[in-house]
Formats: sequence, C-alpha cells, structure tokens
Amino acid sequence: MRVSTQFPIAVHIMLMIDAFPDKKITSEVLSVSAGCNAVIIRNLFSKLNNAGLLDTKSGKGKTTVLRPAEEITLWDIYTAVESDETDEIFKLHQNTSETCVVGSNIHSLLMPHLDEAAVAIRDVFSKVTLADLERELTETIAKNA
Amino acid sequence: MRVSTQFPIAVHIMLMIDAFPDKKITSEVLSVSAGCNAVIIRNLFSKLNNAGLLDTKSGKGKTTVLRPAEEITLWDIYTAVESDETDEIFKLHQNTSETCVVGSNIHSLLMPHLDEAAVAIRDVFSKVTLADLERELTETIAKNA
DNA sequence: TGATTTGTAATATAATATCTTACAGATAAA
DNA sequence: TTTATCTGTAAGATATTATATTACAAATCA
Repeated sequence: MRVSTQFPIAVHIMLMIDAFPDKKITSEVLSVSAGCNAVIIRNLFSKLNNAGLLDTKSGKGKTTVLRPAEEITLWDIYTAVESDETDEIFKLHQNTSETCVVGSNIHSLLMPHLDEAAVAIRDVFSKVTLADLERELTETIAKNA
Repeated sequence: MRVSTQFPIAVHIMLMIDAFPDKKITSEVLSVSAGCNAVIIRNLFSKLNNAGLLDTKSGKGKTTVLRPAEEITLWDIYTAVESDETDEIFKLHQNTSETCVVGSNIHSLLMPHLDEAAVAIRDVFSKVTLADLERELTETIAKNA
C-alpha cells in the first residue's frame, strides 16, 4: 500500500504559500523546495485551485490561500489532489471467478470494511488543519534554535 | 493512494481455505477463483506461512489455517502480506530542500499525522475476523438463495 | 510591449506490480 | 521406490502507474 507523493507535496505547497505570504512562491520555487518537477507543482496548483483552496494567477500574479488556515484540513488537501473513493484507495483484484462462491462475493464482503478504513483515515485527516501544521512548524524551529 | 491487490487476494485465500476444509484448495484452484496468476498465490502462501497463519505443504499436502477463524483478523492478514510501516503506507516526497524551512521539516511535521492514520486503519482491520467474513458470506448466500 | 508565470498537452523515463516460464524439492499415494 | 502432484522461488517479461521533461499558448502585470 502506497499513497502517491501528490498528497505530501500538496501539503508542502499550501504550507509554503500560507507561511510566507510576503514572498513570491512560484512553481519554480516550490519545485526546488519540494524536490520535484515544476510541472508537478503546476498540476497540483490546478487541483488545489479547482478545490477552492488556492487562487493561482498566471504572469506575476500572486498565489493566495483562499481560506483561513484554521479552516483547511489535511483531508481537504487530500481530496483536492487524490480520490477519496474507497476503491481508489484500496485496490481490489479483478477477474474473480463468478462461479466460485468466494470469488463472486469477495468484493462485496470486503467493501464495507475498506469503507470503514477510508472513513477512519478521513476522520484523522479532518482533524488536522493547516494552522496546526504551521504551529508545529514554529515549535520545531524554536526547539532547534 | 492505492493498495496493491495482494491484501484482498490474501483474504480471498484465507477465506477459501477456511471455508472449504474438505476441498483441496491448491494454488491453481485459487488462481482461477481469484483471477490472478498461480505464482502470486504461491508467493502469498509463503508470506501467510511465515506469518504463522497458514500451513502449506508441497506435493499433495493439505493446506490448513493454523488458528481459529475468530482469532485471525484482517490486520493479521494485511501485515502478513504488506508492510505496516507508515512510510510504506503513505509515500513521502524525497529530495526536499534542506535549506528551506518547510522542505527540511515537512516530513517530521507530517509523520505524526500519517502515523495516526495508519493506526486508525489498523484499528478498523483489527476488529474484523475471518469468522466475521465467513458469517457475512453465509448471510449473503442465504439472502440470494 | 516584454518579461514572467501559469495551464496543459504530449512524450519520455522511472518505479512498481503483475504475469509467465521454469525447475528444484517436498509430499503422499500407488 | 516410483510417479504424479504441488509448493517454493528465481529470473525475466509485460503492464500499469507515477514522475520528469519539453514545449508552448494564454494570462498577467510592470
């Protein structure tokens, strides 16, 4: 089981932009900070944009976070960039036998439990806000100073 | 985010073997029922074997479930075939900038929350036993009869 | 107008998962 | 003890998915 890196990179983006409102945080800057390609950043810009979390502008336009950091949760960011559908989170084996009683029922047997797990993830991520992360970041910096 | 199909296939294996103690459930039979390659099944045999859940025997040996179905949870099966390490469940982006305050701290900021999510998954899967699935299977069959 | 940046497509590369083939070794039944 | 059967495992092929790269039009603002 592995989540793609889109989610952590998206958090990285949101955190940078919200934490440094005075600096110009372009896709280029972010690609260096996050250690990935600038196009990946721009694609995430689009997704965060569509989700109503971020306002990005071409040209020299400023990129701004559209909601207060207290009102943006990890789950908001997660669903903005990855699917929240259970069968996109947990992959099921296809081509199961229709004649076998287990093969023909295994999916419907597992789904409720996979759904539960997906809800559990949602609940955890819904409790953590961008403001929490910023607070934790400040604490970390203070500790290491 | 996508889990590999190993987990559901492993559940499929355990369920079949436990549900049909009289029948000879070989890797070949399972590969047909699960719709995947027989070698995948055998590799999962090995993992379930190492985890102490299954006793597989070469030749015509009978494959047996080593614990009562009430004492085998989805989490037991999950950890038998996939890693339970948080950073194997959620992938983090590498090559983050060490000079950027966000880049150098993003992993340690996210990890506690990802750990929490992993624990949440564990808790859900730990509550569901193989016996539960068999019961649900029986109910499903009865309903459709 | 010109420099800069986003938005997006198309393609390439890399990483991962699954399938296939092959065969040694274990097992039990004839 | 021989034979048929099945697991265990390795090696290589293919498929799938993720990420990187290149390219350029459109937006933006100084």
